[in-house]
This record gives sequence, structure tokens and C-alpha cells, in this order.
Amino acid sequence: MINRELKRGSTEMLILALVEDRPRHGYEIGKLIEQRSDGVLQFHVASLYPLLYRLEKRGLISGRWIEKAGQRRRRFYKLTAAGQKVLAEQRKTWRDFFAALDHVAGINPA
Amino acid sequence: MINRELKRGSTEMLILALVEDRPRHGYEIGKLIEQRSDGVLQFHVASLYPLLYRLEKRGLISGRWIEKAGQRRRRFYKLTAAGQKVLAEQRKTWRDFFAALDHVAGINPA
DNA sequence: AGATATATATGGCATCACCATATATAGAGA
DNA sequence: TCTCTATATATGGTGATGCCATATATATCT
Repeated sequence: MINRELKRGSTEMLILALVEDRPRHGYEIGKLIEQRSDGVLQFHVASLYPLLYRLEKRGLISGRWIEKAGQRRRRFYKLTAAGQKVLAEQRKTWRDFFAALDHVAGINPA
Repeated sequence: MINRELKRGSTEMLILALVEDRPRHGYEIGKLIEQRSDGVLQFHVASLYPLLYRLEKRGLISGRWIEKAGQRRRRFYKLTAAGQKVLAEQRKTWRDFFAALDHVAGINPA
């Protein structure tokens, strides 16, 4: 598992990317991050939910409650237009960041 | 400039990588990070020096004072054997981390 | 009955990059 | 002379955020 300091600042992009195609709820997002990264990335719910609230407050995602009989209510979030823009920026930022790290520290084998 | 949250946890690897070939002092390390990343990465001295102390305390680098007439004294740090090992691990960790991010969030253009 | 999975919520802690500020020397420009 | 910039190290306090612990609630499997 990646240490917490590396993950700082990456969760936001991960969430935005996961609600890009269709609305998803918090628990599902957490599971998807874990599955799609083969367990390399994991986020505790105590990090996940507060971040969802922050992202919604900033207008990058919008959520609505879905209630079904015999189920706990779930809040589904979808990406807003503003969120799409920020997501694109963050993808570029991460590319640039990693390129810079590689340039200074030689991460990729020569 | 990359935001501060992304940088968290990367400074350590950058410093270790920069003292890998030869001993360097703090100020030089800061300048090198900035130059070699074309300004994408910058670290304030208020982050740099405390981190150097932590790295030395953990035995990953070792420093010694060099005094020259008409110059402020400078502390040169070199990579220890333990530091070399940690550096190799961190390079791999960053590769894996970025691969996982790309897998989940699709950072690199298809 | 107990364990596990699903699903959301929140108070408090730890880490670390940054801000502000301090000390000290030397060279360039006005 | 005075000021600015570059070099070089040092440290007290702040803020952001991922995590721990804990809480609530429903359904299924053994």
C-alpha cells in the first residue's frame, strides 16, 4: 500500500475520474479505487466522505439521494461541467509532476 | 508550480536522488530541484532544511560542515548505504503509484 | 447468534509543505 | 554609502488532509 503522504492530493482526481462516466456513490468509489489499482491504492471512508462533501461544495460534483426499499439510502454523485474542467487540469498536472520527478530523480529505469 | 499536496512525500526521494552521485549542501539541492524540473518543482528552504535533519537522523544521509574563509559555512550531505536502499524502494514506489493512478484515473492520453 | 458486506457520518490526531522571520557574507548597481 | 540580490542555514507557528476510532443502519450467510 502506498503511504499516506504520496496519496495526498491524488484522491480528488481519482474521485472525479470515477464519476466521469456515470454517477456513483461513495462506497462504490472506494471499492473501485481499490479494485482498479489492484490494491495499490486504498482510501479509508473517513477520508472519502469528507472529500466528497468538499468536492460537492466546490461544485465539481453534484449528488442526490437514492432510496430503495430494504436498502440503506445512497448518495450518487455525478461530475459537473466545472468538475470535468478541473479533472482535465489535474490529469495534466499529474503528468507534468511525474515527468518532473523523473527528470530530477530518475524514476524510470534508463 | 505543483501544489503542495502533490509534493508531499516526494521531497525525500528528490533529495536522496540528488546526493546519490556526490555530496551536496542544502541550498544547492534546492536550486537543483528547481533547475532540473524547469521550475515545475520548487521547495522552500523552510521545508528543505528540516527534511535534511530528519533524513540524517534516520541515517539515510550523513552531513559534515565545510568551512571556507570569506564564506558562510555549508553542510554537505552524502547518501549512506541505507539511503541508497531507501532511494531504490522509493523509485519503485513512485513508479507503482503513478501506474496505479493512471490505471484508475487515466492520466496518460490513450 | 455472529460474522461479513454494504453504506454513510464525524471528532480528533499526525504529518509536512509553507509563511514569516532571523542570522551572516559578498558582490553588483545606483 | 546604501540597497538589492544571491548565497546559506535555522526555526516557531499554520493549514490541509489522510487516517483512527467509533457510530448508525440493513441484509445475507453460516
